[in-house]
Amino acid sequence: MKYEQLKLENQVCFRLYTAARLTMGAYHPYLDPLGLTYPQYLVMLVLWEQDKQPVNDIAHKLLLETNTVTPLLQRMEKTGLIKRTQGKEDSRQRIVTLTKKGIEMREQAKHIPECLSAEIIKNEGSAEEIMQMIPTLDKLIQGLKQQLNK
Amino acid sequence: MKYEQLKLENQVCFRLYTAARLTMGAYHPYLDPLGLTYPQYLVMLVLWEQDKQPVNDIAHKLLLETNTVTPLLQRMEKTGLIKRTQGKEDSRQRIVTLTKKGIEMREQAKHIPECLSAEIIKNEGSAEEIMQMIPTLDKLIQGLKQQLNK
DNA sequence: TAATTTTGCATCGTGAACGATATAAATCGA
DNA sequence: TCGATTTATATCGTTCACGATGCAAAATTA
Repeated sequence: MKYEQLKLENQVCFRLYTAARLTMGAYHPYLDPLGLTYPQYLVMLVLWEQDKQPVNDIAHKLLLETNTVTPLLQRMEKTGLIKRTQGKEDSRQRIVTLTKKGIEMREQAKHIPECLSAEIIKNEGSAEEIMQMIPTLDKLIQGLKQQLNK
Repeated sequence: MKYEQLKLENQVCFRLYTAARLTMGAYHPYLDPLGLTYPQYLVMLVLWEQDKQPVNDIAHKLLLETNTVTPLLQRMEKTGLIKRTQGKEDSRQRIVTLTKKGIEMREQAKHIPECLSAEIIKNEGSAEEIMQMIPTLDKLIQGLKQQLNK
């Protein structure tokens, strides 16, 4: 019993880590044709909801550091999905704007969420069971986020 | 409503991805003193359960590719936690063995799981609620794993 | 047994993640 | 108003994660 808690099978974090990796993998067939990685797709979701945001707002919504988001945006600028312009009131800010290509991609991406749901449901049944995790995950995230600011 | 499903707040995968990242972050204060990263800690868990395993078995248990695990093990060999030796029956295999330092670290790591639990519970209450996700996560992982082999 | 295929691991290239650090602009305080 | 601090990004170095590829040993098959 001494080391029981060190067993892999008792680790929640390992499951989160694995579930996240594999789920991201399941997006591959849908994102590859669009030339997007999963984190880039998340940035697109943020920008489709609201265009013209500073780097910091995007990072904040994704709970990522700006030093993760900056190079990500640089790559996305290179592939022509976004533009990055100097902020007007605050010239330290870089405002991220969708290009025509970026805006149009929304239509192509429209069905990705339902495709993913369908695939997951097909493979292990209950969508409801998965949806039931959402409030718990949100609480977990909320708690860990506060821990960060200490 | 046309693009409702593309909203970030409706994404389960984003929550898994974030929860996994933040939880891994919560391990930092405990793993840093041991000189371990979280994936390296996972390898240690596997080896503490059973020493002397080929690379492939470790990768399989962690659901990682060998091309992820190999460099990870190379770094761990450099820090003196493990040794990698040629397999005897099958000389293609590399057998991973804990060093004295690696074995002794188990005692220092013994309390990490309960520390993490305590921290998470302190921050957002219910441990039970989190434990309830385990069967669902396992089903999700199982389903996605099978999808991989197609 | 010789040729073919499979398997186990390694290497390489690309894209995250993130700590540490840098830099310029904005804000604050004396 | 001027120096100090904070803020918004960017850069750098290290470690994953993984697709593609390479290579030698084993297993399979002709």
